[in-house]
Amino acid sequence: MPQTPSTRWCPTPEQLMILEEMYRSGVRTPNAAEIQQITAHLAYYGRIEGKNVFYWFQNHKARERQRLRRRLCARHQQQYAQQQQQATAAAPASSPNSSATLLAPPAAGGSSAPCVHPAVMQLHHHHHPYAT
Amino acid sequence: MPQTPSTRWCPTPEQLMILEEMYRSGVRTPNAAEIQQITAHLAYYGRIEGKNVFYWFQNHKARERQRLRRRLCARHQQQYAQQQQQATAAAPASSPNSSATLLAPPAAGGSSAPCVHPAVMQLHHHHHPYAT
DNA sequence: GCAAATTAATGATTTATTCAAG
DNA sequence: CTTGAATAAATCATTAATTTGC
Repeated sequence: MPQTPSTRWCPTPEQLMILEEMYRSGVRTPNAAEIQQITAHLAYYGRIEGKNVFYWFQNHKARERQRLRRRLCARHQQQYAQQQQQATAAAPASSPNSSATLLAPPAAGGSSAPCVHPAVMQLHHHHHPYAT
Repeated sequence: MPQTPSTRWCPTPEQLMILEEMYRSGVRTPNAAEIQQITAHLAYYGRIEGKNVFYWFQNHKARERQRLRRRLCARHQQQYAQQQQQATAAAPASSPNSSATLLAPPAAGGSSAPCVHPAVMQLHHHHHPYAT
């Protein structure tokens, strides 16, 4: 198998970067002329056809929308998010990095909280860096 | 040596195993509640905070994608490294092909094109779409 | 064999995007 | 057009592996 027998277009990193940059710049559904132009430009970096460009934009747009939708769904489900507990006490500070037993999980005391935060906010509570 | 100041979290083997198992099972971006739960579970095996869990998933996901992407990129480069002759003839043969030339002037303007896309027809006809 | 020096992994932060609401 | 919410990418910083000289 010397080379893949022209299965389908494989974007080179440069092509991909340029396409993404264009998308980021607002290009979403280029018309024939624009596609032609883009194709000619990208052809410098490797084999490409107009239909590849067309399909790329179609797919990229669709998939971004799809991703967004799922994200929104998740966000709505997160309405009942809980909050970070601050109780870091009671930690076995003796030898934390020592493994001994594989026991069943205690399954935590469920504490509820209102915020929808994924965790970041509460996480960012600064801890003074190496101020020894 | 008084004690390691433990500037940052060091996952115990059990914690790591559980986290990886969760990741393998599909957990990728747990929300606050899930992070809480996981944290409480893992706290049995050693000191841990919610932010540690959050960061672990973030980093793990990002780095796995990064590794994959690098591999794919390399493969692509390798694939099209040979067929580099059929670029535009007008191009000077100075830089044949290297990853050096990253960004080229995006000729296609970012102007919000009218949302017409008559490109399809002309495009996915086998050949001779427009330019000849 | 062992530490100092160097490199690779990876935890923690910051920055840049995205889309939708207002 | 601005802002809110949420990442994901890029980056910084520290720990673990490893290499190297003795």
